Order: sequence, then structure tokens, then C-alpha cells
Amino acid sequence: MLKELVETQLQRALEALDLPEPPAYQLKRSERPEHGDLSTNVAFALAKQAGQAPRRLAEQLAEQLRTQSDSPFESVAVAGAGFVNFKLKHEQIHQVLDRILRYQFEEPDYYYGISHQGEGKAAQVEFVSANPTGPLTLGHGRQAILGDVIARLLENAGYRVTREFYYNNAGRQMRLLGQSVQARYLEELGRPAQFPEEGYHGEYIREIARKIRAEQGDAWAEAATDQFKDYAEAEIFAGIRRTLGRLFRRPADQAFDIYYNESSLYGRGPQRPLATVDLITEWLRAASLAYDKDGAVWFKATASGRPEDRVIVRRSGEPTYRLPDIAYHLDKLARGFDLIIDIFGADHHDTYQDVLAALKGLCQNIPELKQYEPERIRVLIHQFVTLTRGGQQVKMSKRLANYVTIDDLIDELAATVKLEEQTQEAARTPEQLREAFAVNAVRYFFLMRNPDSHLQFDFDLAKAQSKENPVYYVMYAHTRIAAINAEYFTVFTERNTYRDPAAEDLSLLQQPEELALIKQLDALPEVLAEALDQLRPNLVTNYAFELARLFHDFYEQHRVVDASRPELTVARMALLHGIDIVFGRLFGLLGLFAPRYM
RNA sequence: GCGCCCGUAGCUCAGUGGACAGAGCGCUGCCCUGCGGAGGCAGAGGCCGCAGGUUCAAAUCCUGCCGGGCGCACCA
Repeated sequence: MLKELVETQLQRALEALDLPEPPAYQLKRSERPEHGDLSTNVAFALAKQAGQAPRRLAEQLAEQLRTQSDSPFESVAVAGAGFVNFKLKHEQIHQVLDRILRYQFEEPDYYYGISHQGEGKAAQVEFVSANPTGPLTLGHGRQAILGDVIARLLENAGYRVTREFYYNNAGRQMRLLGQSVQARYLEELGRPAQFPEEGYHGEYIREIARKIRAEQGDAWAEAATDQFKDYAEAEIFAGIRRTLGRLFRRPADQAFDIYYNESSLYGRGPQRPLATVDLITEWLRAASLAYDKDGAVWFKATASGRPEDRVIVRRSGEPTYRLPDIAYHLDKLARGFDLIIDIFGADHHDTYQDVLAALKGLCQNIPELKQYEPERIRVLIHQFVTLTRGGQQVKMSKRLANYVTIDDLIDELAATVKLEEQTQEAARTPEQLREAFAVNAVRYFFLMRNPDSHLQFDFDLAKAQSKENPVYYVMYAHTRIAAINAEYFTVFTERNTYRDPAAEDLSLLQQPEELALIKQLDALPEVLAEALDQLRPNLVTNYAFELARLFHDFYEQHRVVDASRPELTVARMALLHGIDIVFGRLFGLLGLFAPRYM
């Protein structure tokens, strides 16, 4: 709000001075108090065009802004070589809080921070997309949470969102899975069994084998490998859904909207794609983007500037994974999404670029595909996760099956959560609370780093129930507000609500800590828009941490509930309420459980 | 060898064109009995990997180099 306010004033001033429309310039929240509340470099941007020195332009602008009617500014100053610094009247800042509170009470469908940018548009987010060969691990966890929060941010912006999980239950890896389970089952029966050379060694394979034995006895001794494969797939998939449900705080069967089976792209699955892999191959040939060599079919990636051509159909006649990927993404475009977001781990970097290149080629060259726009696809590549414990990196190897699963992680964190007496809430069992706290830590830790950067998951820090742990630091701000709220009613026993707009005088909020908090509240919509635009949920955790910091700062210096100063108390309670509205939004968007007591 | 990401305080990381580079932890010193002490204040600590370039202005953009991660299969 404050930014728009200044923007409007600035536009008026530029017109009044008969200055041209400036090229891209910045209007930012100032980092230092001596630079005012906001500052702009517009004078620099205009200098060349206007043929004047930035400093001189800035002075003219400042003068104009100072004298404009209804000026919202306390002061407009020129600094440095030509920055214009704005200091707003306190009443402008108080209005921000007033509007946040008023909307909350007067607009039934309004949530502060909501945006209409995606109104009427459909978005699809594809993430996790793990094949059902084993439980979800740490790497999947980061991706799952990133995808979940990006989906929530999209919904907040008005998009209709489809969460989609793509998987492949055919091919070599699944065959190996079936063989591994079969071998373990035969071992359970005490029969000779040959464990496949590159089979799956995880303990979960033995568990599945034992379960089959418990249900079937030795009836499956002569069964086909496929039977074991199908059984294992169902078991593993159920486990994956359970894990996702825990992470997303949703029932397991609502973790995703669509599970898209790769087999559909061969015409053998539940979905009906726009084009099967065979048709895609034909189209690529028709567009001169595919050719035969050494008995295989190659995609001419070099035509799009990629480093090398790639095989898309093996000599054996079996497509490589790139071909169904192309078919899948073409199908996404055909399904009419306005925005398509793919989330992949760093190991996919090379391959998605080939897929995008193929899509561009197809849409340009095949008449019936001209209507589709590959530019609607955005790809978020995230770096890997390492786990540290006791300052040491935990070594993981998929082959030896000594990797850490998401369930292990949540379980271990939950086991260490200490609940205070007062933490108990009637609505939740201690187990549910422990689970909620553990999931909070996992979610927050996966979110708090830039997806571009490697993420070091510090187990000891995640377990800590003290302010060194950022997730506790943030939750603690919220619970402190709840504690003050309770205190308010014990002191002002005659009141039954701390919202009393009639008695509220926000102009009593003059302390720098109070004004800083309101200005932080004002930034929420921009932060959410930026986080979505850049696909960087860590901007939201950063913001939440900063808000918590400002609040703790305020709390240390100022007493809220004060029987001798009821007016100030009411004003500060209003401020706290505004802060808690924003925390509520943040907890919702980050998918965190907001405890009233800790 | 080629491609992508990263390199900022002792550690973990913010900051991606602006004004003296920030936080948390750790370290040093001081203070505090609370609207929940799961505290508070202060301080030390940085040629923002290196070298060029673009710009009025570079941690931020470009080029090269060095270091780390991940890819580079007719595996997914």
C-alpha cells in the first residue's frame, strides 16, 4: 500500500514537471532509518533522457513532491548523488494497520495478502514424481515441500491449481523391484532364491516379502515375478501417499490431484494424452527434428543449440525417457493450463532442456500444434540436500540402502519433542502435537534456503526447542501474542474482545518498533508476489523470520498490557492483532501448524 | 572435456544494480526475575573465491580463471 501511495505521488510530480516517462527505476523500502521509509533512484534513471544531472533532477522532484496538495510526506530529502528519500507521515503508516484490521472484519472473503493476478487462470505443478520403487527420501522431501508451497502461493494468487505426480511403473527398475521382492519372499520360505545383481536392498523389500508370506503362506512360491511387482508397487505407493499426507498435512488420498502414469503416453494407461510417443516421433521426423542412425532414432537437439543429439528410440524399439517426457509436456500444454511449473532436482538439468527444445520445435513446425505455447512452462531446479548430525555429514548411498527416509526424519524429530504441561490442547493428542511440531521443523528447514543453493539439514538444530531454531523463533512470536491476549483479559476483565474500533486510537503507536512492525506488515503482498514470480518460497520464510524478530524486539522494549494506560493498551492490542493476522497468513502459506502454547 | 548451480564473518546462510555489506549460531564483556527467561544489551570478527570489463554506481551484470556440487547412457 505504501509503495503504491508513493508511486502515485511520484507520477503526479513527474507530470507536473513535464518530465518524460522514466525508464525502469526502483522504489524500495529503505534499509536504514536515516534514508526515510522509502527511496527511489528515479533521478538517475531520468538523467540521460532529461539531459540534467541526477542531483538537480532529484532536487526538483523533491521540491514538487513537498508542495503537492495532500502530500502524505513528513519529508522528502535528496541524498547522495541523487537519491530521493521519502519519510511518510505517521498517519499514513497507521492507515496501513487500520486497513488490514478493517478488511479482516468487514470483508467476508478477504484475506490480507491475497492477490488476483491468477484469477480465472489454471496452473499445474508437477513435483516429487518418484517411481514406486522405494520410500521417499530426503531429496524428495525438499521437492515435495517446495511444490506444496508453490501450489499454495498460486492458490493465494487466484489460480486454480492442479498438483500432479508423474510416475512410471513399467520398465527395468520395476522389473528389478519385482525380482527383489520375489527373491526375499523365497528366502522367507527357506527356498533357493537368486537376488538380482542390481536389486533393491532396502529393509522395506523384506517387509513387503514378509507381508506376502503372512497373507499367502507359500501359495506364491511358483508365482510370476509380475505378481510380486504389482504387489510391491501397491504397497510402496500407499507408503508414498502416507508420507506425502504427513508432509502436506492432508489425508493421504488427497496428497495430489492427479497421478499421471507414463504408460498412458504409449496408449496403455488411464489418461488419454494428446499424442502418444509414436505420433510424437512422426511429428519430430516431419519437422526434421528426428533422424535414424545406428538403428536408433535420434532427436536433433543440436538444431536448438544443445550440445549433442539424443537417442529417443533405442535400437530395441523401446523409447528412452526423453520421448515420453516430450509427449507428457505436450499433453500438459494441450490440457489448457496457463502456467505449468515443473520441479526437478539438479540431476535433471540437462534433460529438461532437451524436452523444452523439442516442444518448441514441434509447436513451431507442426500445424496442429501451433496453438500451443511452450513458454507457459517454467522449471524450478533445486539443489541437493545433505544431512548433518553432531556436526558430521551423514553419509548416504542409495545402492546400499542406508539413506534416510522422510518418515525416519519426521519420526526421529517427533520422538524428541518435549511438550510442556500447558502445551496440551483438548483438540489434539500429545502424539498429534509431537507430529505437528516435527513436520513444522521439516517443512521450515526445507523451505528456508534458496532452491538454487545446497541445503544443509542440521538435525540437531531442527530438534532444538529454543530460539536458535528459526522455526521455534517464528512460532514463539505467535504464541507470545496468544499469551499477551490472555493477559489482556485477566487485567481488563470487563472487556470481552480486544478489538474495539471505537475506542482504538492507532495514532498512539509512535514508537519506532511499532512503526517498523506496521511497515513490515505492509510488505506482505510484495513478498508473496516476488516469491511466486521467482519460485522462491524462502523469501516467505525470510519475511516471517524478520517479522518475528521485529516483534520480539518490540516485546522486549514495550509493555502491552498496562492497566494504567488503557488507550495505549488497546492500540497495541490492535497492532498485535494485525501481526497475528499476518502470521496466520504466513503459517497457512507455509503449511505450518500454529500452536497457541509451546 | 562440455553444460547447469554454488563460492559473502569461525559455522549455517540472507542480500541478485544503488548510499558505510546483514542475520542466527559460536566467541568476549555486561545486564536481567519476566504481559512465560525457550531472556536482554554491547563488542570483536569480512580485499563479498581471484583477475579483467560494462556502468554515474557492481557482492549483484559480462568475460576468463580457481574451488565445490550435480549432470553429460540406446538407465529413469
